[in-house]
Amino acid sequence: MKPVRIVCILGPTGTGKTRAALSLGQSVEVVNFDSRQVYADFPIITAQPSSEELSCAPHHLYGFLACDQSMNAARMAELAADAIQEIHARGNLPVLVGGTGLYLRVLLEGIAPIPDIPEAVRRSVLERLQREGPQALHREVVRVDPAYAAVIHENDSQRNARALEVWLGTGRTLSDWHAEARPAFPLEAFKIGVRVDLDELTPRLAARIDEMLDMGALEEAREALAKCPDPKAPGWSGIGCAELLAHLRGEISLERARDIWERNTRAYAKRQLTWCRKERDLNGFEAGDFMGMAQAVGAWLKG
RNA sequence: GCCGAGGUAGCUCAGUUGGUAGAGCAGGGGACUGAAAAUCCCCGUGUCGGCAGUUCAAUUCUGUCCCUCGGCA
Repeated sequence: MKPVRIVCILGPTGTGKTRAALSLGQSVEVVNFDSRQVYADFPIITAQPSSEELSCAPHHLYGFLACDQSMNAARMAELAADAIQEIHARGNLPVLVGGTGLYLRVLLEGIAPIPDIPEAVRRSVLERLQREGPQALHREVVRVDPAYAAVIHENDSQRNARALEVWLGTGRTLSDWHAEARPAFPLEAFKIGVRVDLDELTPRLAARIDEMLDMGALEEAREALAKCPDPKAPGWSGIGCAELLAHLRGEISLERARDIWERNTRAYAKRQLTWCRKERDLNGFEAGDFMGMAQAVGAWLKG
């Protein structure tokens, strides 16, 4: 099977990735690989494409998930793979846009076909985590899967819980499963990395938060709260959502919420930059160099 | 003006019964395979408000001055 060609645009939040995708040409269809822009209730706060941008080209996997539903890397990769095949069948160019490095990696390199873990197993592991702490789970992981235990820290509650629930739920270790990772179908990707200096990006991120508030971010959160009052729901854990929720519940002032939102956004952009530095085969472009990106993609498609 | 409470890391504050100090947050670096906008790891010298006194030794005790915040005038 001939590999399907796709373009991926990754980079930190607030660097014009959506606009870059649209500048690549008319036969482009945009596919989201951002873990937060999937939520239907937060189009403003998660910076989903504007209606103007949406009218420029077909967009996929934006704003389709309810606040109380969770997404994960494997599921997102599956959905993206389906979208890519449809777009390819139409003769258009799939352009993947997003900021969640893990989701892109899983799409391109595949993920192990681990079955769903029974709810009872999940719950009991989480209860143990709360009762005994991540270190207790880690000791167990050291016993059953020393190879994986060696690469995660004993304080890492999420990864220790995951390793243990997979072992208890499937009878196989996570290392064992990971060896089976493979992509859904052959892909050939041209990866565009948007380059920015964090110090230059910081004031732009702050300004963007003010824009979001002007566009009605607070009202958006208020409406979401009416639909989904559970503060622990997956959708509320996004940056901006969590801070506005705290304000709406009377825990902090709006000014304070804005401050924390700004800091968290910056810290997130920093983590994204760390991820991008490690990404292989990345073609770096300055933010806003749409012409350079379009030319490079054109040359790649011909070659 | 008087009476209290304070002035310690970029911020909020611990602390030292006298031996020059440490948390959280921020900041920097990193990890990352089914929660990833998540989760986690590493990195802490700062006239301990100024000056003087006591002392082998003061950020710590004493005096004084400056500043901030309350209350009373």
